[in-house]
Amino acid sequence: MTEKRRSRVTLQQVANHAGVSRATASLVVRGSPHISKETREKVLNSMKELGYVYDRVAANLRSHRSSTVGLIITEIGNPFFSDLLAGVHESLDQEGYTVILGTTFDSPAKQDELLSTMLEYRVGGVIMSPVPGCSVDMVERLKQWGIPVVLVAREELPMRQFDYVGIDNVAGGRLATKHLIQQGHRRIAFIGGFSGSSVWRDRKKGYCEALEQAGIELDESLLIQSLTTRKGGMEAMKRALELPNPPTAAFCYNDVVAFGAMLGLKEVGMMPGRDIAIVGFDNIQESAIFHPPLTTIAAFPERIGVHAAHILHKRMTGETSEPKRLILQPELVVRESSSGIPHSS
Amino acid sequence: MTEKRRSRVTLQQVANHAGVSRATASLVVRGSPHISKETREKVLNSMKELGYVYDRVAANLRSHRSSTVGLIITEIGNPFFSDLLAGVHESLDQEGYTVILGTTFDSPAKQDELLSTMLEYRVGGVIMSPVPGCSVDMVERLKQWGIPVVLVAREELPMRQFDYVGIDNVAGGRLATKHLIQQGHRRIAFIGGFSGSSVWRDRKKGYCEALEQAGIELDESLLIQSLTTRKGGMEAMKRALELPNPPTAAFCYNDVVAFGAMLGLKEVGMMPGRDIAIVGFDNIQESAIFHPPLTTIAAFPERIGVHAAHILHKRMTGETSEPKRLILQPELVVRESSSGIPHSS
DNA sequence: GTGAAAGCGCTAACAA
DNA sequence: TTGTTAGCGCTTTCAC
Repeated sequence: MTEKRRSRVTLQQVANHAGVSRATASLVVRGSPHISKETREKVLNSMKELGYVYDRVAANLRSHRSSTVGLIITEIGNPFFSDLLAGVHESLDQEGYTVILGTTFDSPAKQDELLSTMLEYRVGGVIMSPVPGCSVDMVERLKQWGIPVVLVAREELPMRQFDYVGIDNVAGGRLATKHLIQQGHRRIAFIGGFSGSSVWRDRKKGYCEALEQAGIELDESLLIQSLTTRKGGMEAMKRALELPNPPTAAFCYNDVVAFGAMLGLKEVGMMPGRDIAIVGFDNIQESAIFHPPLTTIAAFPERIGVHAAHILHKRMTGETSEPKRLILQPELVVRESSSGIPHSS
Repeated sequence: MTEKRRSRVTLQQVANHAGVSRATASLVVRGSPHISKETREKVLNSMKELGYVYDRVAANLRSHRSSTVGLIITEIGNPFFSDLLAGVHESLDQEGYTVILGTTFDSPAKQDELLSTMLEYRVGGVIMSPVPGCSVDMVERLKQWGIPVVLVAREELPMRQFDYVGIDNVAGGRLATKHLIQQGHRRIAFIGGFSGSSVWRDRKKGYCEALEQAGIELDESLLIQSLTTRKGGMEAMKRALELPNPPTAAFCYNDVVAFGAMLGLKEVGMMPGRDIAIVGFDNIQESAIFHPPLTTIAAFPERIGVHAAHILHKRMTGETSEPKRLILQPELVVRESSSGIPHSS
């Protein structure tokens, strides 16, 4: 898959140059305290002179350690995940880890393949956002090998045995729906996403709870699934409008879907926030600058990433407590897209 | 930096189990054609039974090859780079490479550190967006080691010795400025960015050329630098408005800056596209859904990433031609933010 | 504090 | 087609 490269300066050469043994040179490289100043300096000098570069691969092989971490996300396109990535990456980087990246594009097969690759590369740990419908086998396998796995953002399968960092999607769904109810809406659609995912089910649960609390009966026809893309959101919204008794408000699966939904409304000459109220989920950066600015549920992807990185770091340095579950509380961010007063219907 | 892991099934064990030598087992793993069907199957079976996982690290160490590629970008936050990342990642993934990610946050020191790390990890190649003001030393070092480097998106230093994939920033600047001139503007600011970067200088060059062609004299006070963030763009725009003779149009360093500029305008009650015309650069996804939709120069980050990945792959598989320069042509995307008619001034 | 020897898991070169 | 031998560059014992 590649090409040969030129000769590497080895620790042996450094040792020869400095007139010590390879073992001693190795201790110097790793900053061992049991080395006299003189030898240390001799070796350090030789390293510089020869242009020595530490071979972490060889070291990892021999020592059975790894400073590599695998990060597996489902899609880079969604800002939620690029923010998550940023959080993980930066924290891990600070701790001295190196990150190997993988993207599943929501394919279970691809996820297994990536986990395999991670194993082959001897990663010391994995942070992963699991694909809906994936099997737990591969993940368990990593665990059996003693490779800690921290799950983020999605809870698929019976995964209580793993560390998990995510957002409270039920609470988020409740928050969003309650807000719309308080604005006077009673016909509220839940738009976009796919019922096969745990995230969808949780947000829907919150949606249902809020309706029930307000004494509004659930109308199944207002549950409109779609791809979690802008296009998917647009189509879903159009289907909602074609209903015999269309909604006056919509809680969207996430911000990307909400953008699509709002674009769909504009296309048919309706104004989100005036003709129909919209609430999203995630609070990605774009939601503040969309027109109208999107009311949404903040899900703090970057924070999730940072927490996951910390937990993984602890696991990799020997912490063996029970699996942790860290559920961040979402927050309602009110902007203009939800300010519409419901039409009588 | 990590923890020990459990025992790995080795090729030796597989070989024992199958009753062949380690070398034979190795050939089977790598799909050599010089192996009889029976032995292949025996070995394959043993692998499955024992749960064998290929150790790519050990293999790379021994074979002096590497299927790992380093990807170094400057900031993940900017959608331009996350799109670039997506392009690189997907292409490389398809070719069977694994990607190690690094982010420099525009710090030359961090860049050198990352390049060192890449060396330590024995990457087979590197794709990198160089930091303005970085030194060429480390990069040359990689090259001396026989590790191919493909530069993307930015041309810092005398880097003609490396492969490069980017956009024609001069043409882009010209395109943007010409468009504004055609709309009737004569006082056009160039807003945001930092004159230390090659990208800024090139876009400014295009801007100047277009002005000159139209017989408009360059007014240095209309060159307003800033951080390449939304906030930076906002502040730069405000400074522009405070000028004794403010501009009627602005060509912004990139889309993110343009968003900031437009937000700044809105804050003082002006409407971008009506009171003042705005053109951005990059055509990131958000530019289509901003309000008003942003006129911009498409820079095709994902395509840049795909091309860079292809070139690197060729280099890694032995192509030794002269350094390639692939300069994509930008395209003007006209939307509503540039439709304003210039005020008399 | 430092050195000698063994070996991580694999592939390369050769021999059979 | 398959086995033998050597060794990638490093860390790990365990001597001294």
